Amino acid sequence: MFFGEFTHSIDSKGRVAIPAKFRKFLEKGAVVTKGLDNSLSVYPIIEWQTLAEKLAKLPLTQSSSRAFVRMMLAGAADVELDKQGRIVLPEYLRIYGGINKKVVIAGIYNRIEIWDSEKWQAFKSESERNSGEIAEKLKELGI
Amino acid sequence: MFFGEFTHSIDSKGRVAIPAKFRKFLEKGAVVTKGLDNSLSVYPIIEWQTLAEKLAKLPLTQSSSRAFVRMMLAGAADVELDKQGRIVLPEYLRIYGGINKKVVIAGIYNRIEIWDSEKWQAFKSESERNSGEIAEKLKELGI
DNA sequence: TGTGTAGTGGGGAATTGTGGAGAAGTATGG
DNA sequence: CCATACTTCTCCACAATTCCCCACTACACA
Repeated sequence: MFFGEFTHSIDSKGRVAIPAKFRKFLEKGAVVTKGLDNSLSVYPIIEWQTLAEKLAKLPLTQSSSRAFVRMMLAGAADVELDKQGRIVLPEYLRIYGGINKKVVIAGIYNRIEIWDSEKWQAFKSESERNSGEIAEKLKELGI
Repeated sequence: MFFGEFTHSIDSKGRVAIPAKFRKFLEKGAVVTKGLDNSLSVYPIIEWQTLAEKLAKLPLTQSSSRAFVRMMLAGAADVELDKQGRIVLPEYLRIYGGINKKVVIAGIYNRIEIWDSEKWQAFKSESERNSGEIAEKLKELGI
């Protein structure tokens, strides 16, 4: 499964190198879509399928979940690794993520998140300031 | 089972030698991640898996647990012992831990903690000063 | 004093990340 | 239906980092 944090850069064609450790899980195909907090999420095709099924089952009566499903499904694009292990991020996703030159690629268990580097740093320092809360969580989980 | 306290040094490539006593538990693989008080935690891969599963089950909808999961999982790096029994600490973890040249490696039951040597000393004398208080807490816990 | 183990350091090879040039494919306008 | 411009894909090449191996020193134990 995915974990770790990597800083890579996007070239003029919108390509990002996927960390070598992650590649073998994406070889069969992958899907990029809009994630939470203005991040982009990359799922291996298998994970994506089960996720899409779950999304399809959400009650469409609630407008909030309707919006969420739309965001995830309509925002999705399937991507392939090129010979150097890179994927191309479609322009509309780069805009959504506010992505400039530097990006952070983070492994989050069953998905990969792609963040604009500055946004990531901001998010991180924000949550490290709340480390008291975090200690509570650790206790709850018995870690 | 890990216990004891060791002082080692990090070389220019970010490598630290794991105390020989601890190595056999980490041979199958290990994961380093961010711990509390700016320490780093090393878990044997087996321990880590159960931990990661717990994390993966936390609700994504709550922003506080989202941040927590991101910090734990994205902060993690899987490491392997080289032939000399060392692991490489990724740069972002060295920064998080404020790690310079000297580190203290402490065994804490099911995990190993890595501290910057100075921070460790500071933390230790701090808690020794509060040892009375701590003893009180221990009594509450029935120890 | 020899032998083994543990910790430290460094050199060279292989892998990874990055950029760019050319070919193939797609769209647009006449 | 063709020609042109534009985008996308594939391939090649360089630079930097990481990994793997070997060597040295220090200490412990016979």
